[in-house]
Amino acid sequence: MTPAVETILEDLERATGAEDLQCLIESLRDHFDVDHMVYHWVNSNGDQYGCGTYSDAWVARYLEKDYLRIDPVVSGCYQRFHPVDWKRLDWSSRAVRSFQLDAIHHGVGNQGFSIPIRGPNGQFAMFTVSHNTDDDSWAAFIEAYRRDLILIAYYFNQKALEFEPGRSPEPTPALSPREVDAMTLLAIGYSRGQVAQTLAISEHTLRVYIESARFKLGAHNTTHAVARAMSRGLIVV
Amino acid sequence: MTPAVETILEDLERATGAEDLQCLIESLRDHFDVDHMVYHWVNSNGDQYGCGTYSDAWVARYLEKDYLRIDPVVSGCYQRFHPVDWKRLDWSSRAVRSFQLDAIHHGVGNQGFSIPIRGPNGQFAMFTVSHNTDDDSWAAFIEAYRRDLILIAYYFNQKALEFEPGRSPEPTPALSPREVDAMTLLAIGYSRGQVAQTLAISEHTLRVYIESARFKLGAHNTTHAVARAMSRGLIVV
DNA sequence: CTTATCCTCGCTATTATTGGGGAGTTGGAA
DNA sequence: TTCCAACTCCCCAATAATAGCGAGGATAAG
Repeated sequence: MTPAVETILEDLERATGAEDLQCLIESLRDHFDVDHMVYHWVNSNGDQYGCGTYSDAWVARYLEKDYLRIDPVVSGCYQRFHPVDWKRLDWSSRAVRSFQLDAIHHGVGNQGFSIPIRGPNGQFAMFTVSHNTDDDSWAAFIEAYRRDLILIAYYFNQKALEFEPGRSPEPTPALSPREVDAMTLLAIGYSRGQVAQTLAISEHTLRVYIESARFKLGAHNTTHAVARAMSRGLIVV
Repeated sequence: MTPAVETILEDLERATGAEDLQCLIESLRDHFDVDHMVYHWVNSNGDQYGCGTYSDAWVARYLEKDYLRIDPVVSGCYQRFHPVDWKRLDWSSRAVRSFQLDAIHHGVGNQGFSIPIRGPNGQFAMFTVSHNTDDDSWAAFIEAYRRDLILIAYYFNQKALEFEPGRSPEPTPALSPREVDAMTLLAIGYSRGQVAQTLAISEHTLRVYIESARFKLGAHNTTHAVARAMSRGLIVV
């Protein structure tokens, strides 16, 4: 690890507010000499927060067009543990391609590298580096700094979580074992009757679990409750 | 980062099987000169996998007693993003204290440092370093190696995920845009009526999407379809 | 011993979802 | 052009889920 990165991490640890993060990400961009560096945070309610060096116009357009839904970087990171090089994603569909053109038109680099980061309760964020350059230079850059970037992403997310207390530590809705059972079996496709039979309880009892899980998760219906339990990592299917 | 750690990470990247991981974690323990180093992988179905340097007797006892349920290291890591020093956990309850005594009796160190790691689909693992020493030495050790350990934990989990056949590479049936919309809105708690209104289509039409999505996903009902769409990363919620 | 949480079971009534049909339009691909 | 997949709309009857009440026993923590 380069000494400069040590310094950066120490600056990160000293950061005391969201403004510091914005400054830091800008100096990070300058330090690595790339076009853009972005931290982008999403949660299960669809809230987003981000800081970075993309133009305001692009951020506004991204939100306006709801690009989150089709951005292959997002879905790619969401499914993987590894950092992803944008080149290895699927850009073939028409909607995605027009998104890509729009992005480049707004100054996003043709190369990119995004690191998925995950926290408790299904928290999910991405740390992205983007630049305009040829494939070989980019590969060399990633090869050289991959580990630094991973560590920076990790520390960055840690700080971002501290500064956004209203979002991540939602009233931790630890489910009881029976509630977890119920949610899990529903998530794998069992009907109420089958779940009750599997758990060897009456359907009335089962309903109490589903409703209390729904209440704890702040969900409107069973499907919502299962979705939340999944996205918060309370059940694994 | 020490050069030796670079070497370790490169060894990690070259690992091709679970046995390599076991060897590596033993050499890691020797390199850092600590009593124990353990990688522990859990999901809420109760499946576990681990490798490390704890005694077989302790691992067997841990499983037998179902200590996973009361281990404050597990629950502490599960709720946090930061690595946790065991000292900062709550050991006050009766059950936890007897667990702690049992652990120390089986050769687990009095000091410990555990790093939570999370992957897609609620995957959760911990990378733990444990040692027998006084508080000051331990604090100095952690201060010195925290970043190395985080990076090692990250790479270690990456490899462990590769070797774990738990993830079935089922051919993912792409959903149509409208189907994605429907699944997404259902996942965030909308009722059919609300979804139809949001998408500005009739409820009858909506039902066609839901059913075709259900068919494509091989799901038994709507809840199942949403759960599958989520776990396959087809929708981001 | 008190409080709290969990687990278990019951009723009635209303609303939402599902399964079985069928049918017309569009836009892109072969 | 022809074909296909996607998008849109409709009916009817059966089934599943939800909302509102209720209650008792077990287990564990403070």
